[in-house]
Amino acid sequence: MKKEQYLIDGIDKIILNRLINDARTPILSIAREVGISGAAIHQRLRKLEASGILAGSKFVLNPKVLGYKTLAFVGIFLESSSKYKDAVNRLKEIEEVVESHYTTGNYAIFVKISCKDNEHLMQVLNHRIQNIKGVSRTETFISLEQQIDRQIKI
Amino acid sequence: MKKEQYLIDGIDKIILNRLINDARTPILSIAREVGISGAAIHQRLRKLEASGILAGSKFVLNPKVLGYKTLAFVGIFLESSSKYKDAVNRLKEIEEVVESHYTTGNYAIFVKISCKDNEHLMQVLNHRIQNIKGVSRTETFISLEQQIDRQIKI
DNA sequence: CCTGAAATTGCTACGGT
DNA sequence: ACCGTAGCAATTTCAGG
Repeated sequence: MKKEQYLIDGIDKIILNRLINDARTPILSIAREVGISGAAIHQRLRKLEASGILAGSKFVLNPKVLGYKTLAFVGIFLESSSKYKDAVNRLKEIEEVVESHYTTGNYAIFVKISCKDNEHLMQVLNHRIQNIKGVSRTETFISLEQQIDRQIKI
Repeated sequence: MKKEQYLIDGIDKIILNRLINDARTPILSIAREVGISGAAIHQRLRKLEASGILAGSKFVLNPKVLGYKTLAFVGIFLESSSKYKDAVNRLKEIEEVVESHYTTGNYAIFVKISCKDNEHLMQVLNHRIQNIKGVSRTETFISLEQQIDRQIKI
C-alpha cells in the first residue's frame, strides 16, 4: 500500500508557477487567469501547503548589494565520519555557511559559503571551519559567476 | 569616489527578517511590532527594492514531495575554457540543473542537480550533460542529507 | 471543489512634520 | 528624508451549495 502522492492539476501548476517567481503575485490576477474565484485559489494553496509540496515563501536578498561578493563551495574532509553530527552543529553557528550537505564522494561535508570578500572567506576557512574538531582539511571552489538559479519545473 | 552603500536601520532589519522566512507575513503585523504605519513599511520596502537589497520573493517547493529525492552536485571539466558560454547555455536547457557556477579550482563548471532518483540522475549525467560539446568528464557528489539552508544574516 | 459575502489587510496618493 | 491618514483594491476567512 504505497502512500498516495498528492496529485496537482493544471490549475495548481499555474498557481505555483506564478508564485514561484513572485510570492506577492496578486491572487486575484491568478484567479482571473484561470477563471475561478480568489477563495478557490486560497483553498488550493492551503491544500498544497498541507501536502508539503508548498514549503513556504521567502524574500530573496541580494548578497552582493549587502557587501557579500564572494560565494564559495567548500568540500570538508573529516577524520572519521562519526564526527559528522558535531561538525555540522558547529557549522550551524557560522553565519556565513548558507548550505550544508552530507555527501557521497571525496568529501564528507559539502558547504556553500557567502562572504564579503576573499579575505573574509580566508578567515572563515582558517579560523572557523579548520578549528572544528574532526575537520582534517578542506578544498575550496570560488564561484566567479552564477548563471542558473531556479527550482525544479512542475 | 566610492558608490554609497544603502544603509539599513533597525526597522529595515526587522522588516526583512520577518519577510525572509515568510514573504506573505502581513505588513500590518510588522507595522504594529515596530510601531509605525503600514504605509511606512511599504515605503521602506520600495526603497529596499530600489536599492537592490531586496531581490524579490519566491514560493519554495519541496522537491521530495514532488518525487525529486536525489540532490547532487556535479563538477564539470571542460576541454577548454572557451567552451564555457556554449556549455552553460546547454545546461540552461536541462530542467534538472537548478544552479550553475563558473568556479576556480578543479572544475570549470559546478552545478546543482535535482532528480527523482539515482537512475534519473544517471540519465541526466550520461545522456544530457556528457553530450554537451566541450565537456570532457564529470565528478558527482550526492547529497544524502541537507542540514543547513538559509540566507546571510543581516 | 466551488461561489459570494464580510472583515481584514495591502497598496498608493497626498499632505504633514 | 520619514511618517500618517484616507480611500480603494486585494486578501483571507467563513458559510453554504
